[in-house]
Amino acid sequence: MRLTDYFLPTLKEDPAEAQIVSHRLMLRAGMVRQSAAGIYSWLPLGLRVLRKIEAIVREEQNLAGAIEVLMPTLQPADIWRESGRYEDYGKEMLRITDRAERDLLYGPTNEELITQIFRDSVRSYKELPRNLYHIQWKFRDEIRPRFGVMRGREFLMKDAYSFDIDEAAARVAYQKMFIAYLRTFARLGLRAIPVAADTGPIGGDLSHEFIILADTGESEVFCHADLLQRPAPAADYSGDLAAAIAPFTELYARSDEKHEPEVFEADVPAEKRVTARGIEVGHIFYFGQKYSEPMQCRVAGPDGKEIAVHGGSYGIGVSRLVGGIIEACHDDAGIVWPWAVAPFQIGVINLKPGDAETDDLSERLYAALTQKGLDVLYDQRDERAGGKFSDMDLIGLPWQAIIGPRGAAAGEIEIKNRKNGEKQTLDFDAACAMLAGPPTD
RNA sequence: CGGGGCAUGGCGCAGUCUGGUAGCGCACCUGGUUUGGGACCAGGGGGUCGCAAGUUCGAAUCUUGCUGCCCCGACCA
Repeated sequence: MRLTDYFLPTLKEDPAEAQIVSHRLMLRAGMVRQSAAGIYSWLPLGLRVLRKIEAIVREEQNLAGAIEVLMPTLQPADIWRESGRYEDYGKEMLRITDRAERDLLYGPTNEELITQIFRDSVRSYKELPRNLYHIQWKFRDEIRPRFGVMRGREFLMKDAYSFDIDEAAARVAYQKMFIAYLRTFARLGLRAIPVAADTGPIGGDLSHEFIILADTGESEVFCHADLLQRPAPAADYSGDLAAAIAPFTELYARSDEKHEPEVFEADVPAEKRVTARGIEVGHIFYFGQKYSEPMQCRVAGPDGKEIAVHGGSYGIGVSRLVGGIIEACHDDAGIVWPWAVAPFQIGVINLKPGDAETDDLSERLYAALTQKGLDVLYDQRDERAGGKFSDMDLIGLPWQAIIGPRGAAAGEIEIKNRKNGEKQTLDFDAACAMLAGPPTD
């Protein structure tokens, strides 16, 4: 993409309304614009990141055997009356009336809707297990939206819903999602810690929040240091699932609300105790027959008797992750994108548009990299060098390829690693090879 | 929802206390000089001062009401 043909409204100064670093950087980097409190428009650069995260989430869900659907943002109130949550949900639920005075709502979540779909279509235990997910916008009318897209009212979320014949089977569905989540966050370039979460009225050990570490995170996490080193499990969903997740559940890991200092000190040696701040980016839990009972979602079991199915739900805050990744990956100059979610992997900076040799080398590099299927942003604007460097640092592409008249005359390209700032000068072929993959370190 | 703050050109702000023809920096447009980390000179465009009512000869400024946004707290992917 040529920057001269793109839409990238960067800001030199910090907008007054943004306090938290990710919010400031998203506004300055031209990723989003606020429309109302907690409601954002996604500009091209931000949308690219959102889509990349979404794609990784989708791939890992599919690998784990979940099946994608797409439910609407607006739902009829009736099914929420069936589950009893229409009254319970309170003012967080945005309620809407259509022209025929029918009660609708902008969905804050989709348990009722998916349960309705499932119960109307599935009659036998032979069609279980199933896990259906979608990636859709939700709305929760938060009392106080803040932190940009991290605590918005409208947000993009992946939510999956599992259907099983009994608790033992539901546990398997839960473990699959547990693994998928570990893999998803690792691929996004994040360290996510699963912490035991409140299971509410159901009880049991089947609820975890996934927290990514960031200094500006909202919640405090207490965990064993070794948790931070463990690699995500392989995508082997027919193997021993319990064994695959054991490394992540056997060590102490709790958020501040469930933290017990005595247990922490007893279970974790002093040098292994980690206290950090984090952002909740995923939540999985088993809720049993909470919705299937009141909503009559039943299937015939092997003995012919009808059983209300056992359900679980599994959320990932896709739009929140955009902010969360920035919280975890930035420096004083701007964003530092992980390779997997960078809106473009490489920024080519032509320092002297109009100079024949500089133009020629820049164009050739841009064409060669694009040919390889890489996402390249080519800055050939007639701007000062300083402005281009600052913008490129701000938007945080992993590699910068800088081409000026002196280097161009010698056929040389300067490569800058955005993360550690290291620069090296390479010839054309070596530069192409280097830029084709993520920077090391 | 309780407490606090803000609203003046695209962005950041001054002016409000003490009423008198709306200003600064950046950005933008034109011309020129510049050109490896956010240049310089000259000229120029753009604002019913959040909305409404009131006080006054006169309101960005005083009064009342409303709306929007931000921050702190209790709640959430």
